[in-house]
Amino acid sequence: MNFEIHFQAMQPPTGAHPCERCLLRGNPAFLAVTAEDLRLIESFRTGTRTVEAGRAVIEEDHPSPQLYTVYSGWAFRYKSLSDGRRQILGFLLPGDFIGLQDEFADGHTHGVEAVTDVTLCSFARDRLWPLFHAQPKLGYHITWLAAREEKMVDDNLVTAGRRNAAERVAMLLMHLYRRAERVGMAREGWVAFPFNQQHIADALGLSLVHTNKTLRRLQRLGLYRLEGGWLRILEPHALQTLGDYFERPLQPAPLI
Amino acid sequence: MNFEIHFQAMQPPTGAHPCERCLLRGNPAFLAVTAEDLRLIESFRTGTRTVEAGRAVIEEDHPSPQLYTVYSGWAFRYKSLSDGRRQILGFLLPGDFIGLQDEFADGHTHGVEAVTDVTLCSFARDRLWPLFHAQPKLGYHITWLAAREEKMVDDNLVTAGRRNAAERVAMLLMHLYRRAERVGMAREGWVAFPFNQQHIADALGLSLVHTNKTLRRLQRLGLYRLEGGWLRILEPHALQTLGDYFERPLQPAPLI
DNA sequence: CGATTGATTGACAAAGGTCAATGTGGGTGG
DNA sequence: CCACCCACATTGACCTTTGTCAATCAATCG
Repeated sequence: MNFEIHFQAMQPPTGAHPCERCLLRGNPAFLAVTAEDLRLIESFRTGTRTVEAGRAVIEEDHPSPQLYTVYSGWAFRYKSLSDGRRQILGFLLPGDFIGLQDEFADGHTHGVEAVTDVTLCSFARDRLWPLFHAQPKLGYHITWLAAREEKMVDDNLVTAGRRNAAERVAMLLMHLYRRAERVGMAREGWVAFPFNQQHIADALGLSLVHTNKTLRRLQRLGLYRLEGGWLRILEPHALQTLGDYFERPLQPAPLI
Repeated sequence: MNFEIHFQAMQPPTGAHPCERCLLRGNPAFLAVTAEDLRLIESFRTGTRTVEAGRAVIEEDHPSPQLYTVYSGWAFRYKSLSDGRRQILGFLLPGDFIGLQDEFADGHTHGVEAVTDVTLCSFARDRLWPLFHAQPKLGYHITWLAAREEKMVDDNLVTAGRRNAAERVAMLLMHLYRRAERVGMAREGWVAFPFNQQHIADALGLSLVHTNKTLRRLQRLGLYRLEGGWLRILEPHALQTLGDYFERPLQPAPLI
């Protein structure tokens, strides 16, 4: 398969750019904002940052002085136990807002690590309250994002607590495909899938080996294909039913 | 047709009280508010509601037109799979705010069920945005509560995904004790513990039988006592270490 | 070409789930 | 007051799923 043309077309501009030329905002997955709100968001923003694949966006034991919005790339939130066991709490892709929890909780919260190279828009933590004050609608939007994220963690908790291995894998494949598709990362039924099996195992609460065996089984059943880092769902209905996981079409999300 | 909902809606508000005489607000676990904010909260509030132990506060398949703050009693949030498997997402006690997710997410979110008799202060969903607009500080506080709740779900996800049975039980006992203690529900080292083993199993992602065996084991080890619906932690250090779960002293929370 | 990273597999062990029986204490109708 | 019921807790026997260990394979990279 040759997806290079598409892939290039999806490349974000690296480095700083003004919010008025934000490439995400044209995306129908996000709410439109007024020019005034956009100016306010830009004044709240302190810059951009790039993190290489595999590096930490936020260290787990080191709360971040910044909040971020993912502008391009995939990342994940995680927590570790002291003996090294790691649980991925959720995946982050363009439009996701990172770091709210640190603003409020005192102790440790979670780490964030880049899966691919990631571009972020950064915001100063101590300007969050002034932002709420200056424009309550943006505060409302941030609450929206927090509630949506909690809903995703709720779903992941049901997965880890109650689904068996095959159901977990089915659910995750559908979930990741849907989210990528939503922000326009799908090309002719394929989405870039940069995760390795360790990521999947850590997200699902399974061991690496069992994750591998379960993935192979579903693949042999012809439910999906995964080639060269691209994922295609062959039997969405079967995967949804197996995972007992049905997403409604999602409303446009705020983008900060 | 659901008779219950109508019946509940017709209940006279039990224990109605003005916010100025709120018994929770004296509690050091909660932030002090100005008289003006208090008036605003009261104008946002639409009444109170009582739910009997074991009844639904919010039906899982029936999004609520109300938001609530728990005023007294214990409840829990949960989600079910279509074959009946149930996962408890978290426990709710006085001061916890319920229903934010429904405001934003379209589809299903979660159900809420009372463990003990529960008293709630109710708020109209459609007045949430006006509240943000009228007093951004209260909006900021609501975001605080949302972020705190997400942090708790994150912890539960680590538990379900990565801790073994004994670690899960140890963690949950410490967690519930701490939270109850924090809002002043402890009496000489004991807290009321109204949960049965099915609740614990559903919260931890374990089977009922295995939960029982694990509880008995930790009890025989002398780590805790549970008598007549009251819990006492005998070896907090051992339970914390076993569960790899260390809470910092918590800051005062906003109370809406 | 060796080295490294990630995927794959089989053999085996362990944790946890399922089934079924029993215990226990508090209500409740008679 | 007593026999019965019911919800919940407890236990043993057994089974299934998942985890662990270790070897092999495949692709990529200096």
